Amino acid sequence: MKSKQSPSRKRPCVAEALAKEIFSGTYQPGDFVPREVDLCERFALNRSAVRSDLRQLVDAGIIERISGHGSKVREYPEWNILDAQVTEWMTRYAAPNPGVQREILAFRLDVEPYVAMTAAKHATAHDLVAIEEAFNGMGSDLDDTTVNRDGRLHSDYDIAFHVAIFKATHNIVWSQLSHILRPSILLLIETSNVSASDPAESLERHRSLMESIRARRPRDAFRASQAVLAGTASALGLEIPDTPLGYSAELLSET
Amino acid sequence: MKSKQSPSRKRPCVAEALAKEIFSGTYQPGDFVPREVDLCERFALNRSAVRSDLRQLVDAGIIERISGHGSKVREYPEWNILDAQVTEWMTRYAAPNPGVQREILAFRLDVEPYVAMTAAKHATAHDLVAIEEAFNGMGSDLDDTTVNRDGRLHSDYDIAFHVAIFKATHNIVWSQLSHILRPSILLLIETSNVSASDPAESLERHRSLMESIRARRPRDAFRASQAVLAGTASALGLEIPDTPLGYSAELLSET
DNA sequence: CGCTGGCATATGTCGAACATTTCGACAAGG
DNA sequence: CCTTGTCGAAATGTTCGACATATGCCAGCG
Repeated sequence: MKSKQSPSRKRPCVAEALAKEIFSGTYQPGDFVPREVDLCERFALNRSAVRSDLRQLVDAGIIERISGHGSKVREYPEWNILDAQVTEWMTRYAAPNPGVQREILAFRLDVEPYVAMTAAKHATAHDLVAIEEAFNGMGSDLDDTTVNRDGRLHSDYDIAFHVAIFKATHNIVWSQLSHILRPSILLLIETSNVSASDPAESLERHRSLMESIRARRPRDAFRASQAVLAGTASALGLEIPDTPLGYSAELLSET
Repeated sequence: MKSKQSPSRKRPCVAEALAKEIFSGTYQPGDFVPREVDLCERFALNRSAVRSDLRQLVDAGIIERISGHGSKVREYPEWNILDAQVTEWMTRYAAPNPGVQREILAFRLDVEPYVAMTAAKHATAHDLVAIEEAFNGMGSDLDDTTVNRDGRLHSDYDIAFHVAIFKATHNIVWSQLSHILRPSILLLIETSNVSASDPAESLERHRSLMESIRARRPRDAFRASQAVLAGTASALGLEIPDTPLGYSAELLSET
């Protein structure tokens, strides 16, 4: 017999549990999380395991360990939101503050048309397959239940669609950036109950984007991506303080 | 008396030492790094400390730990190059393969004009101070020795200049992205022995960019940033396979 | 021939002890 | 009264040794 009371579960992840509490506001920037010994007691783990998990939070820039004093939650701007694990937690446990989400959204509105453009230039047959599969998933989901059964399936396909386009750029930076955009994509989808706007219309915009990439027409892809973003954003009555459509619109019109 | 033979040095960082060997090619993707026990012996550390440091490499996506088998170096595309620590190592120990550096450079050429544009819209007085201080550092360095004494000082100011512009966007994503561009900036500066082109001319381009941001003229900042990048790139006879100047040039001309 | 069981190896976890750093309290001294 | 030095409590950092678990290999057996 082990000393652990529950031999079934693999191991409780202290990092995840703590991250959940931090993200939900139980511990805020400046606060100190419980001592290592207390965490050991809470999760029935050894200090080694606890410290190992805590290390992950340190690497993510979420907490700062002060020798002999404790572990302090760092300020939001210091969090490494470009870390895939951090954005994973973001998708699960809401954003720490809405401001971050809005900034990520603004970033998307700025760059995604470019990404679509680059994808149209570099996409291979393999990339197109991935894009098309995601698109078909979105379509079938809509066909099945007119809307979507639980929101999960459709959002998964939607995310896969956008991520596939990022990967089609064949640029490692863009590809990895797709991870951090997942919380934003998910937020948009969940907030704007897709049925709010016309689902078929949204699907048609996505199709147009896909076809532009397939036909290798960068400028069409650029505009199609703008349309997709604008459609989604307006569907939930969302407005970005400034640069509503990124710099692109301005550039296109002024010149 | 301690059990350690060298009480002077703080502690050897296994993660850093291993990263150096991995980045320099001693261990390549697919290879297995030495066992934990061997690493303990090599660095005269305990397994706990070694494992703690190894955890950092895992979080960075550089190695993958297979229980009961060993720690394997992951493929380059799986490395989390958006991690600040990874790019820090990149700047110190050259890139694992030139392809990654070129992709990062391509990314810069694509987005930096945008960043400059956004900075011109959102920069505060505080941001302008940071930009100006970096610029003055570049200038004084050139004035002092006509070129630069060791390349370190000038490159530091150059990096600070670009980073300050990223931060001036007041967008957390752009701000954090500035970290990953540091290796690229450093590479450009070091490769293109600044004296190769006209230093004064390069400085003038930077000044133009700074002034455009100060005057809050986004479109001028956009073009000034393009000029800076083009100047640096052409100075070292560097050519990017496609999209030499990003999508921007194409957009500006066609429309 | 294929499956299965055990064995070796290396990582994963555990527990206790000691070292080091930090902060705060308290007393001596200016 | 304020400053300063020292001590001690508290928490993190490090070390050691042992056991648990997962993986791969190979021999033995049906």
